[in-house]
Amino acid sequence: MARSAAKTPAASADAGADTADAAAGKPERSGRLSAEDWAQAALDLIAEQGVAAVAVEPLARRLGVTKGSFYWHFPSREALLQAALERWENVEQEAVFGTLEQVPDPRERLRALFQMVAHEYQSHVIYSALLKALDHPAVQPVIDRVSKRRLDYLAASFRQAGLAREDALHRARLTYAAYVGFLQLNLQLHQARMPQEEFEAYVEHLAKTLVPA
Amino acid sequence: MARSAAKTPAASADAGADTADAAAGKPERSGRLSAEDWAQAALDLIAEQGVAAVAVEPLARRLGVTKGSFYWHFPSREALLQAALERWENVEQEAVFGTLEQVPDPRERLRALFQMVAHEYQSHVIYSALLKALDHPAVQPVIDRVSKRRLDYLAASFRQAGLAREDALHRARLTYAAYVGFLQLNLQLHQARMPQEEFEAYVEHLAKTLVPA
DNA sequence: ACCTGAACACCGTTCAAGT
DNA sequence: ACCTGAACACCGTTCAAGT
Repeated sequence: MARSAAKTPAASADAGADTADAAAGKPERSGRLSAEDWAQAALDLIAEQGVAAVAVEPLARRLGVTKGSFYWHFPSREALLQAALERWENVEQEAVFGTLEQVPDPRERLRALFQMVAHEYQSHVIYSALLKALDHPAVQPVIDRVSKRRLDYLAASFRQAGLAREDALHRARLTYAAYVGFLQLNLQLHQARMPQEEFEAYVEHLAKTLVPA
Repeated sequence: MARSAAKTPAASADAGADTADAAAGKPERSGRLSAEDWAQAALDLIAEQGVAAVAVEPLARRLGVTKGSFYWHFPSREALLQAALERWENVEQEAVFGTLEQVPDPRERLRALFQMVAHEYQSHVIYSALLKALDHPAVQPVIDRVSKRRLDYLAASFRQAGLAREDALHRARLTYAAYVGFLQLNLQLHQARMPQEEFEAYVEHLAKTLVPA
């Protein structure tokens, strides 16, 4: 569900004739396919069924072409995965951190971050799928890069919140590891693992324990 | 490397003639194979190369038989994975928590737990490999069970260390999530991600932040 | 009781040929 | 510029036949 294509750089230059990108849930592309179409289809599959589901033949079936045509766009399944992940990495940037620049007080900002991360389901779907597939060689470097960026942001915030340089870095590591472990253990809401009330209490505990007073 | 077979229930009853289980690194089994041999070989592979590497044909090659013979022992690759993971789950129990019963003071015990987890590389190898493969349907339930057990242990320890029932549960969640995220992000030592000194400081920060004073 | 060998299905990959 | 169709390799699975 939920096509995440929305804010894509869209068409590159020419491209045949895309008569208003359809109306149904499934894109139902009329003309021929571009590499971007394949990458987006792969991303959708990752969100829906995980990285392992990204297979050339099923994807081709889904797109209504033969698998042979895939190899005009990409040299391998691995290359498709990489393109899909790159696509995601580019979009991912603003998703969480962009909205936070508005909150001036660093402690408030950290609390807001906790709340946002806790209650914004959609933005973790792909990241969570990737975490469950670190097995795949294409995934690890992407997660590494994204994690590094977020960790730096967190460390800076803790620094601004008054922690010493070293402590800020450590606290950022702890906080981010807790986030990753949280996704990993499927403690999320919407996964029916925890009642709403207890979940809120947990988030409060996090803020109390991790955000400097 | 590192055959983890050491403390296996060993042979079931009869079994052909195992003339002292060899001396080389690779078991080099002479007679015919049992289901346990396949499961152990699968576990070894998981530790060395991850869950994805557990494939029937390569395993058969490694064991010096044809892949057809595998299906006398297991109905499917999935069943082999499950048997291997069950084997691990049984052995895993004592590994970390057994040694801790000796420390009486709960706060001291928690600190000792942090230190042990931080410096005992071997015991996380399989768990970490499984975390990277939650994609595979056989893996998730095992991780869920093991995690639940450890979480309960942690919660009890925090309770004994003086936290209120609710707080103890939340702190256990936070702590365990941090552990999982830590493995996930490859922050471990031996992975050359952090210099020794910084690593020790991080562990200290964890204890200071998470263990009640 | 355990293994071989041949068979088939499914998916990744290649490539000559089509439009 | 993009796609089809047939081919091959590799791995999962089945099964009749061997020891």
